[in-house]
Amino acid sequence: MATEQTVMERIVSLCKRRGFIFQSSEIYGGIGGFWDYGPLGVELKRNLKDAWWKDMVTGHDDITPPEGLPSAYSMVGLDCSIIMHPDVWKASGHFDLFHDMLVDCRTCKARFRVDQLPTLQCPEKPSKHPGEHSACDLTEPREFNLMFKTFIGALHDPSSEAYLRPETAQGIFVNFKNVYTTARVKVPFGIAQIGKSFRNEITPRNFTFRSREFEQMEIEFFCHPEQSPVWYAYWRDRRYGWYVSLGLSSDRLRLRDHDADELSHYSCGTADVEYAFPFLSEGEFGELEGIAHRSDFDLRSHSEGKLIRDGDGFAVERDQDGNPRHPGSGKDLSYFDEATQQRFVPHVIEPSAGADRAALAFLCEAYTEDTIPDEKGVPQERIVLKLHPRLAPIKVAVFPLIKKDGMPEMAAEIYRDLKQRWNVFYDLKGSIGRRYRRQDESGTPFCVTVDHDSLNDETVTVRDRDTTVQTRVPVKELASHLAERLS
RNA sequence: GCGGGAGUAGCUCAAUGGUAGAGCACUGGCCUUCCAAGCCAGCUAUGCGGGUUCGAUCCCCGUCUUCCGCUCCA
Repeated sequence: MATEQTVMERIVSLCKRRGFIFQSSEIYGGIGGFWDYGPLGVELKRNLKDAWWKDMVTGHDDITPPEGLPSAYSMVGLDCSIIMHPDVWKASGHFDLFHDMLVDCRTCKARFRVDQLPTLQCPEKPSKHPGEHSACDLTEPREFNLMFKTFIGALHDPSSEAYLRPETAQGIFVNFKNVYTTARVKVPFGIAQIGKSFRNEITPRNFTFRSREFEQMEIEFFCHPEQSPVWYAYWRDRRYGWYVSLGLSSDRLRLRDHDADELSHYSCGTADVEYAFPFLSEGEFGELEGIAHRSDFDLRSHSEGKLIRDGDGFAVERDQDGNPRHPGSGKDLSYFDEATQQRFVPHVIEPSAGADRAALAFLCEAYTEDTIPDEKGVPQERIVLKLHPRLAPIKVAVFPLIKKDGMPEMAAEIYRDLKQRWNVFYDLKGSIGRRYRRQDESGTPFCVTVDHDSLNDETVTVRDRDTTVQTRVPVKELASHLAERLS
């Protein structure tokens, strides 16, 4: 029963076939929610992260104010540990939100929090609580924890429990003071971090979109409370523009502001950069990045203790004895502005991106099936990844037209020369057309071919991936020619 | 977590209660002055575990993975 493959299935198949993405532990039957990046995939993802780091951190101009904004700002980086003090996750709110005792009803398929049972209604008999109706068939309470638990030290007892971070952000907040007291930065400034995070997703699904181990690219941007709205708007637009600049320019990308009832417990404003992935239904979008206005929630939580919403602001959550439910560090995380002689707790704008989701979106966007004429002029189908040159795993492929008459030697020399600047691939096997098509599937922007003319006049052809148009270029000018077209 | 479908070669598929086949890909060779060409040769598979059976890839049970829907979702 041959059913037509969906676009997504063809993309997944290409990812496997060409070595972009493999299922983790595949030879043992696979493991749900975990994925490996193959030789091409690792280059793609690395290029993506490098582009982000360069555009956000090392390439950032610390001395020129962005147009229309109150000041210039600094950007610095951080790389913190995946396992942190367990109290970090209590103060941040993750412990409470990610950790529940739940029961399922086998009859009505509903799921309930054990601590809320006395206040909840049975879906089938609203006059009773779940479990009290005769048809109810509840499971035993089960621990439900979205954080990966582990143990510090070889002795496994409750006092040694710790968690793999569910987000990289908290490592930035707890290092806020370290950074601003050592890096000579003044508010406003941002701290960037790229790293792995872990969540025990209930339903890992849709290829790498919802994975249990994933990589985040996060910025925590600290600013004066009164300036936070303009900075929020700035980051929101800038981050959207970043995806556009790398090729997600189609109508499949959008920037969407959250409704008030959609906001997370900490947020007083959030926008998502979303992409219409092929695995979603028509009109649906999946989140690539969230840009959140987190106010002073995080710094205050790590100072005073876990906060809860209190009117328009936040207050420390307290137990029945009046003590903080989850105490913070007790350290003062406020900032003193020398220029204005003002002390305040900075507000935070958080652009939080998923590296794996971005890589997947760029792959989906780049995946193209078109037709090009063969040697007889008959249109032939081909698959081509139209990746932005910055993201392409291989920048240039070098071929001898045929593997004799000195062409391989000349091509190899060109390869060795270009290799010093870019990731360049050399291939002399098979027909030239087949080699072009192979590179099309890998997303290589340019193929350089040494032919018979090359041997006489020291020129080569440069073939464009997207148009298949060939340009004859002197070998002497090849590197600068490619540099210009790759930028 | 629930319900349903699926799992055979790198990919896409076929077949069968009696030991698995194709196309493409891949490797080597010949040939070839530019878009998956031709010829020759070669490599590669029944997710895992158990059961029924003389014999299981096929039937049954379990499990894992995956897809769809629901549920859930910082």
